[in-house]
Amino acid sequence: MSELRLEDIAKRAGVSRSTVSRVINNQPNVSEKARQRVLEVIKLTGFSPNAAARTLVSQRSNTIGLVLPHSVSTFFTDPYYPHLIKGITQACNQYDFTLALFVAGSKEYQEKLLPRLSSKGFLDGVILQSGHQADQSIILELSKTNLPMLVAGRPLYDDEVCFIDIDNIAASEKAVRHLINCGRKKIVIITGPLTSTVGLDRLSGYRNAMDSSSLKYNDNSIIESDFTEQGGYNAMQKLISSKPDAVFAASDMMAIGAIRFIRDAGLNVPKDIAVVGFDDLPIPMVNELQLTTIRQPVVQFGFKAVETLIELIENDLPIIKRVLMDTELIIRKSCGFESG
Amino acid sequence: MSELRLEDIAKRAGVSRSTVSRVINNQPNVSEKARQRVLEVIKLTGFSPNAAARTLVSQRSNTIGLVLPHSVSTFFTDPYYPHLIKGITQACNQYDFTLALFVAGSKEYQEKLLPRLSSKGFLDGVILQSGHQADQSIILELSKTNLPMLVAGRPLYDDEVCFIDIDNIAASEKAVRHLINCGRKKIVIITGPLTSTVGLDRLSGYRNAMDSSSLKYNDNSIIESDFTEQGGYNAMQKLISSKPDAVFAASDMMAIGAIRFIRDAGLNVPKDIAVVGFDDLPIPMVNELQLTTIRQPVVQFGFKAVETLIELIENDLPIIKRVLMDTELIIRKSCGFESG
DNA sequence: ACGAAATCTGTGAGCGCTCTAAGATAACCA
DNA sequence: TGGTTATCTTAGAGCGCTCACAGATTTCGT
Repeated sequence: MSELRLEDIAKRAGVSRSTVSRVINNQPNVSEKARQRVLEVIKLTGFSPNAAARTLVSQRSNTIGLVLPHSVSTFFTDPYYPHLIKGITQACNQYDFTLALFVAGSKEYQEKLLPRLSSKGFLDGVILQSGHQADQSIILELSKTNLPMLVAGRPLYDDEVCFIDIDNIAASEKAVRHLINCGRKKIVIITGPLTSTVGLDRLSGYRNAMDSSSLKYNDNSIIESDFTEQGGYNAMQKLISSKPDAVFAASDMMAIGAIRFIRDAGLNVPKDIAVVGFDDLPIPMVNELQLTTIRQPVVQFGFKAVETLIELIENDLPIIKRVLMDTELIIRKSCGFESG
Repeated sequence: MSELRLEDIAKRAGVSRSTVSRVINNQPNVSEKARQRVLEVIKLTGFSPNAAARTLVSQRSNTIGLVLPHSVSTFFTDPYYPHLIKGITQACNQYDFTLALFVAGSKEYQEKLLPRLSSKGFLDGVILQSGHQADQSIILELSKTNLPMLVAGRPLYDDEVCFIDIDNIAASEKAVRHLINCGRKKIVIITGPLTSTVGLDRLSGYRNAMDSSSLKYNDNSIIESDFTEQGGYNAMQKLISSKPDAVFAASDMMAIGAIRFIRDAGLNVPKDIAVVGFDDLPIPMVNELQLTTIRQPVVQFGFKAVETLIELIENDLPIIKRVLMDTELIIRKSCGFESG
């Protein structure tokens, strides 16, 4: 069907182009009679207006981009991203936006991406998943284009850019404080990469909690790792010498690895060493191990990111927006907490 | 920057609009001098042409859609999809296409999707991930719009639609035949949902292999399951009564579940029961268990899907294309195969 | 040196829509 | 019934680009 234009519908309905346009866009100043006639013809012909023409004249495409820079190499393994996308698509559906997905598989491709992203008349705005120092340049380049942009995750240098993040500092503070409340004193941490704000912030939270309870920790209490299971295992191996009674892992995968090592070492979780993770993504293991963890509202995060970006788009003058989302401590058994 | 139009670049470079257009589109008939001057101005101003205007006049958006219908409820948990998307985005990058992602979170939203997908001037074509009977209607509706469409996965009724799939029948035939070659005789199968072609085809392959070796099987040799680990566990529980010496699970997750049950039952893999799975996605467990399995080329599959769709797009008259991709048997230990 | 062929450049139309401003019609009150 | 307002409709311009075609310039053979 449809090599149809507005003009054709107009002719068939015996009205003019603009009347049809008004009907399609739900605008007033159309008589009920005309509206009905037009709607009928539209239904009959299965007409739907040309998106490019609309975009051209209205300067709005109702499309937003999600950019996963090269630093996000875990896209293909980490269940975080599908959930993020779930939230984003849900919001797009609700607000009648379309999502364009850009996965920068390599550094070179990332270069090629920029003109495409910033070419007018294609995207109304962009969500850039980041929080890694490697993405500094792409953030900068994109800011220069005046394209509304929201960074999902806190950028390392966050002046002038809008971002949405979960409150990682408060979250890990909450996690560590919980261990303290459970009576643990020698608490160590397995951090994520300290080249990313996620890694840094979760460490800050640990420090805050320890400091405010006057608990001691030193360089041997902190091992940097990489969010993987094996990384957690290896980190725990290093941490064990300081004889901790609790470990806070900055991701569930690392917590799982840590638990594996603790057990391999013949110790008991939580009796000898309490464990708290971070994420609470639906990995079967998390449930099986009864892991106490911080629940990230990933889906809601994606949703809120879109809502925030839309605000940015609809505001004519550029504004700086920062959103921090709360997390929830999910208490299971690995922290050794006994209620009552 | 850039409220810039072609016209402005032309003025600054001292040439006309069309010359600039020619330069941008790498067309001939531009003197080297003019070309250099234009390129310089473009670089200087950071100009990039308006995508909507281009699309409007050229009737090409260089954007394709990936539609995940509601039936794909496992999008958020199955590592298959990220890998599929990887292949798709790689191809999009290579061929200078952009990917628009449509995830139908609900049946109702799926309705709302159709006009958006089929509106002219937005998508050049669509890849619909399917193979489930529930998607029959959306496939039909989309075909009607004349939008080039490729189904990724074999549709249940496949007349008139283009599709790309892996050769599931040949693959599972190969898997089962391998078990036969290993000397197994009482081979049972855990299938996927028989409402999908994946489920049906992998069962067909099993039958083919069994029949051609004149091995017996009956209703008790075949249990329908749902591709999940727990589903595999439950299915194996039912199958155990027929005292099989091998089981072919139509997915790795189910194979893992089956192995868990077999061990719970005090039996040994592969000594008592050999196991072959299907997928070979990089799930840590697959390696740990040394699972013999069929490797799906998921990334290449996504890549090839895009290439095929582009062919469809570039062919003026509609053609029917069918692509079947080969798989590879990955022999590890769970099948009890001893070489030499 | 001059015309023909080859190469380059610019003009104008038009892709299909939205939106403004002006014109037509209907509704209303005195 | 006539004039005024409120409601509806339409014509026209223009969003920023591509492409066909005509016009200008260069190249080349003789």
